[in-house]
Amino acid sequence: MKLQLQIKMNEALFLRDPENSELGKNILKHSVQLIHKAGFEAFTFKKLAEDIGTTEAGIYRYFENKHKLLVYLTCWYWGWLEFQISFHTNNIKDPTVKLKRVIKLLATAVEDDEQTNYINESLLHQIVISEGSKAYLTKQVGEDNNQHFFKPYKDLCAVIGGVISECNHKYKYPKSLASTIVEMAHIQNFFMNHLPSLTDFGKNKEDREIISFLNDLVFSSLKKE
Amino acid sequence: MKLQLQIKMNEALFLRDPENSELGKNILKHSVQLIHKAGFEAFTFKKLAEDIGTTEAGIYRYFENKHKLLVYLTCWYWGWLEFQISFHTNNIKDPTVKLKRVIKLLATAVEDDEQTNYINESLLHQIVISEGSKAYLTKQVGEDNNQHFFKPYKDLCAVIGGVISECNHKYKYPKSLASTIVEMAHIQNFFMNHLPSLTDFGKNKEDREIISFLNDLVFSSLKKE
DNA sequence: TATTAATGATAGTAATACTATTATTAATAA
DNA sequence: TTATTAATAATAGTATTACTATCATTAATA
Repeated sequence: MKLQLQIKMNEALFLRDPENSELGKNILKHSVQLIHKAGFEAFTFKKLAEDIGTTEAGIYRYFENKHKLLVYLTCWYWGWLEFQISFHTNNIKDPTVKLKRVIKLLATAVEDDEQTNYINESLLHQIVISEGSKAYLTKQVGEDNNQHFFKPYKDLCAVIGGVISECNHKYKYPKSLASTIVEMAHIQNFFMNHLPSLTDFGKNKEDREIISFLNDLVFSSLKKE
Repeated sequence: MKLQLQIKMNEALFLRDPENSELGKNILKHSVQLIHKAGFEAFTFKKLAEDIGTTEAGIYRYFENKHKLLVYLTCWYWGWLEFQISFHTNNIKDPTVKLKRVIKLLATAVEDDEQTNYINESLLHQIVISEGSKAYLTKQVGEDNNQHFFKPYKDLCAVIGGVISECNHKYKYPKSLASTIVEMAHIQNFFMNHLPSLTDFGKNKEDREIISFLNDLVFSSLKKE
């Protein structure tokens, strides 16, 4: 039996559900490839259409504009990651062990998950590192937030914040620490690869070192005296 | 006597030095206002030219494109901030006191500094929060970095990393902790104002709380056992 | 067989991101 | 003083981007 993981997406993000048609799945698949290759600024619906072998208008029937497509992809990623986390931390009682596992999942390069053949999770992970924050660093952040575009990200942070509180009920900043871990797992990765002097990992460029840093950061804060 | 603070800028960032002419200073002044108002995506040289009362071609004589202008402004900001830090921590011996002061300067809303009349530091600070990371989150990071476009940012982080090491010589991640503080001072501010559920500061929206969080984070990590 | 839904093909528009040319003005040097 | 240069203004033009609209074709379904 082949399980197919379906992530329920916010319907305001698309005009036509891309997961319900071949063209839609192709849009997702090729947009991940093209954004990864060209970067979000140089990415256009025209190039995407050429890649797929359809027309620009064809893409516009699915997504209003490239911003919504980016938000869609990041949402998909955060939803997928929350599932990964709940799956891999299932049955772990000790919140400390759990939190360590979460940090590892956040900061480790993702392998392509064969379960969803139309999205390459490894490429998407790299896109979220380089382009993910552009989904909310806009003037429309308020409106987008009103439409719940960032719910998957918030949900993930809320879960992590919960584990943090379990580790230390008296810790005062569980939510901020959660978003700090998530953001820093990505930013330190980006810096390590592109601006290494901003990190202590420039020599080896190992995810493992980012994990150590984050563990140190988090568990120093949560240590009870 | 009126002191004029001049920040030495990387000459590869501009075609003609904007600080050497009225038009150039107007470009800086109005671009800060316009980017703040419209956001970087909607900001164009045409609108900027209209704002100033010059032509598009006039702007292009100073800056190759809006990306370089953004990099210019962020560099200016980091240079200015490094000066603020060196000024306000001058003569402080105790590295712990120094680091606290640095965190405060990073996370506190900036007042417009009358010394430079053509750049509104308060607006620029907000631009750096919302748009600053777009200066390096691009496909051209590598080339831009080769041209030393991020030197002011790196210099600032190096200074902070130095203070961190002074606090605890055995701490293993001074550079990453430094970039974490700088990034988080901004990101937590953005989240507090636009996606408050990602922080613990949503109720009061006070810079003071971000400072407390960062102090807790940093000094837990640097505590020697 | 008729109807509808999705796609393909083509065209068109307004705005963006530039480049080029020529005229005008202001500053400076011969 | 005039001649020269440098900066700016005015105008035009191009390729690309970010869309919208229309109509024909095909596939699925009633």
